[in-house]
Amino acid sequence: MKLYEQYPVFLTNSLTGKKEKLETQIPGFVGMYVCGPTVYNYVHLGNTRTFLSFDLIARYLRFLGYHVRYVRNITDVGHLVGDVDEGEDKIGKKARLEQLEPMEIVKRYTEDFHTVMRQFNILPPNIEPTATAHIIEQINIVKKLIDLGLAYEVNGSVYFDVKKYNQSHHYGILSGRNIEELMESGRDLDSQDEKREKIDFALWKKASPEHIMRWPSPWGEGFPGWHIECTVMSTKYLGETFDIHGGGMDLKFPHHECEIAQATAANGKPPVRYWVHSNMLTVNGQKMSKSLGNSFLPSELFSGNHKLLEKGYSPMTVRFFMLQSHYSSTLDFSNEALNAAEKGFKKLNNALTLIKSLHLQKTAVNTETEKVLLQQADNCFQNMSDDFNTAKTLAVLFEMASQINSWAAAKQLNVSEPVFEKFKFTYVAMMEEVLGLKEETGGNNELLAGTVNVLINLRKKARTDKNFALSDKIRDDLKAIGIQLKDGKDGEMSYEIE
RNA sequence: GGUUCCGUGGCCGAGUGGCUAGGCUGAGCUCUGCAAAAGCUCCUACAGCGGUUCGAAUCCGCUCGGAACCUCCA
Repeated sequence: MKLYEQYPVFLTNSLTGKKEKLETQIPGFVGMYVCGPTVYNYVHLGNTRTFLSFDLIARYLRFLGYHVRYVRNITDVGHLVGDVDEGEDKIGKKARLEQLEPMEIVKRYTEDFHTVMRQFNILPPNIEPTATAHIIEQINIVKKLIDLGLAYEVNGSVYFDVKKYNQSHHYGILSGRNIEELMESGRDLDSQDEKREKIDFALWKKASPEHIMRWPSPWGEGFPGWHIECTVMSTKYLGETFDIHGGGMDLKFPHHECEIAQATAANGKPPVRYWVHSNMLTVNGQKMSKSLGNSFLPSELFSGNHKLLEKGYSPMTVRFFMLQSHYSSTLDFSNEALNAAEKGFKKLNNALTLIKSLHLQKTAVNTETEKVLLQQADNCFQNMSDDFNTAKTLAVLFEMASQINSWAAAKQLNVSEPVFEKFKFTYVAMMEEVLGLKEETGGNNELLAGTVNVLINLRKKARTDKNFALSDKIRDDLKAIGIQLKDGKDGEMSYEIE
């Protein structure tokens, strides 16, 4: 029996608003697509949270035994800056500002993105396609939509006919809108021009003379519209209908709504079985975003070099911090919360280090304890399978950490070997493989360890001689440079680098 | 204005009808030469007002407060 059969996954489907059992199209296989970053700038912490959320989902599904194909794109064609403005594109704009080739911009920020992903221990997707590598496919689907009569060309640009699509389908199915309201609301656009209705969206845009990124097409030189790349790349690698489509909450409308419309129109069936949206990271209750000026970069967070930060925090501390809340809830950022997370993570991290090296003497087996431990191990899976509830899982891991500490203190094992092994396996696997919380050793190396051991031995001698002034000085001085000595019961000492 | 979501103890944050969330902080105890770490114990909340129910933080209604989306955004 596979783990995914033993612990079937339930996830909240944004399409229905309900928690549903994951029934994949092909048993044992999961196709998942997540909207990746637009690489026209450094990714900030808010962006990172989304990728972390889906990293977790991919990790857990794989852990359960699913064969996961995880596709996360890189948007290297700028989305349109305004709605129907001059056809300006973010990447092109930045490129002109900096006097660079667009692809130079793309490369720089793609590399930054990958670096950040690595720092947070976010695993790479199986396929990371770029929009610019799929121009032909995008043109083809636009052609197809025109042939189907659901798109129209005006002056070298092509738009999707939402009103027409809505006659046979529901545009707004995902975000709970109807097109009458959409057509009434919203601001009146200054250059309301070529589109038949303002809710129509661009599939292909004609490139203005100064527009740098451009490709030839049946409609002249231009570039793909905002939403079409995701439809093309997801269906190319995962099929016309695939299991999970993820992305940030802010992409639900219009981006994902448009994806559904395009794909459904082109292929005659809905593209996605389960839509999953991760919520925003907030600062003082407000969405972290570049335009609000309340965002910060991962590097600033690590170094503490930012006006909103009191100090720096390690990548795993930040990862832990984010895992303490559910992906579907907003998470508010604060120094206080980060400090709490730092301590909490340290506790779990210490237990992780400990359990890997525990040597315990067997004593009488306590069957009650065994029951509790097996229940804890089981709960980890139950919680994760319940819409990837990392917060609840962490709560169990804290209980498990207490158990580990107790064992270490007693040096005795009061459960049977198989129970211990299962417990240990679950704790280590949940921490490292599922939650991706890597052990942080704090710049440990052999030379340092040897040096500290010399000092530890000197201090042992001092303590035996009751020379507490000296032993305290050794401890205090080491503490001052960030090494905390801990005295064990039987005269042994350990240390921890802070 | 429209659509949707949220409001939990000092702080963060789980929780979808009855059972201790958990972390951080604070207090006490144990261990310790003193610390640190660890263990144990305590601080028992659910915006307000109504309603449904034997029973609601959890369901319904209203009020107040906050947020996201409706325009590029993870």
